[in-house]
Amino acid sequence: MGSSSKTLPVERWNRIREALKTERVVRVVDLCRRLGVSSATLRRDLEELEARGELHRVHGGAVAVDSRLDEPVFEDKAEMAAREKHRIAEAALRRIASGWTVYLDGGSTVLNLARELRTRKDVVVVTNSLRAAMELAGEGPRTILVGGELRRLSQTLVGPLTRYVLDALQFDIAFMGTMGISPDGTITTTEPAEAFTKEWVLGRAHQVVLLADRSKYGKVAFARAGHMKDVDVVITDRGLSAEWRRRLRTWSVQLVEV
Amino acid sequence: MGSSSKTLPVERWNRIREALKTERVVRVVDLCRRLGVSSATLRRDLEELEARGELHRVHGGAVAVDSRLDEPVFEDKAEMAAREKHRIAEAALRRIASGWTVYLDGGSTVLNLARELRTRKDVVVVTNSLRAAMELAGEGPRTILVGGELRRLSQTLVGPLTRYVLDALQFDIAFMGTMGISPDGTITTTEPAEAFTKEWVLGRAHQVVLLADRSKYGKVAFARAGHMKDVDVVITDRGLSAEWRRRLRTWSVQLVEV
DNA sequence: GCATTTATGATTGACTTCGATCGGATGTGT
DNA sequence: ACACATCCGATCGAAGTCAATCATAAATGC
Repeated sequence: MGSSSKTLPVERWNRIREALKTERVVRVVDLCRRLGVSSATLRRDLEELEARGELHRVHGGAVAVDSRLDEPVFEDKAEMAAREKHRIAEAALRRIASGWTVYLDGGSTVLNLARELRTRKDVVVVTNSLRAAMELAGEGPRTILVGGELRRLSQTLVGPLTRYVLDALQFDIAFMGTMGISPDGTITTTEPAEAFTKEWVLGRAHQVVLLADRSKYGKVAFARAGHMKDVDVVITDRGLSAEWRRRLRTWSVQLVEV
Repeated sequence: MGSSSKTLPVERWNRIREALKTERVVRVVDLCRRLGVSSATLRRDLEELEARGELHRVHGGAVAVDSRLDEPVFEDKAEMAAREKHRIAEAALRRIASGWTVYLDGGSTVLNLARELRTRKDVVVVTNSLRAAMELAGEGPRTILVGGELRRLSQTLVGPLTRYVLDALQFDIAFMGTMGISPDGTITTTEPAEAFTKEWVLGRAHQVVLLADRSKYGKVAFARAGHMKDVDVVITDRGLSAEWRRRLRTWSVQLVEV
């Protein structure tokens, strides 16, 4: 009625297309309020647009047809965290001198470092991570996998055999990941067997570097994997609180922010 | 009906995909908290995604399906006599008793056996083959990877560290592959380091089973990996000459034709 | 003007999703 | 080999969502 408030269907469709383009996923209830129409109308619209192949309907809403994982929005979000990890990995890479023996722990942050290391043929890599080994399986530096029992969830090698092998090795530098760093400096992870392996590595490396993005500070997981006093360097993305900086100083840990 | 706090299944699925993509492995309990849903819901999601072939469920979580399990040279070889190798693997599987410790050598023939072993949870598998380990990484029996240096071409672990680990282990049965069996009974392979590892395993297994299709008889590769006198059983596809049967008898090797 | 067409909103019963619970299966540690 | 902890899958009730039907209102055609 009147002149201004009434909108044509085609106009509404364009607004739906727009929302779908930027948000990739839309909810019926949401769009109802935003467009000021009833759910029935909106459903009819979505039905129409689906028939034209412009979107795909799902329970509770609709998704863009080309919402493959590699599409912009998701890539942005995933890439955002990935870029942090990438920068941390790059900083880690710069700390490795030629000819060194490098230990790589399991964990997604360290996995990025493994990928970076493919260009460094001048070092020797030792790891208990099957995923890291797979990264380096195609090309890269000499790679040694420690032995041990395969832990399915983490895809790492742990257990007594791992310790037995680690006892025969030592490292110039070890890069470790963690699930959490508690305020008292305890490094924790979810898997006891893995925690034990981590702690054992700490004692066999000349220099220990912990790779931990912001989200790890204050988090506490189940099993103790060592203490920050055994760590020499922490590489973190920016934005660490003054409180945590103070704590790191207390534990004589060098902080590297990227 | 709240406002926008409710999330669509698709959104959650995408977050799961995202986590799986960056972390390769996810835990049910972890994802529950991160996504703010019950374990039941998450299980349903994982079930759904597994049905679509987007991931693989394991006890306690899920792992990404590894699409790049295909190495050019290797896969070609595997494809050549695929059916023969499959039949050989099946025959090999039947020789494994419950509770045994099984060693799997590198090589495409043995890799088929690893695949078959995914259904056998009643044994322990030890291997120096990264590919075999990857085969068993998703589900299967307890798996132990020996340590050692990663040899890129064959994707196996070899070298002094491997021998060091093998010294601490012994096996009820060992399944070995080979590049060739010479008329005088020498088992050969192309890579000395690998040959050395093979020969070392022969001495640590109660029973040695050689998996060798027809094409291996009479072939001679560079490095000696042992002698047929150390082998207890050979599993081969049909069509072995009388001459070779006679030789196998000489070396006291039991011949199994499939 | 009156009937027809089109767009929209409300109602209702069926369906889907979700979370809690429980018995049973699966690993884990001693 | 045993006991213990954890994890799994099935079931059920509650809540949200869907699709179909009917009613209303504006636009169109005669």
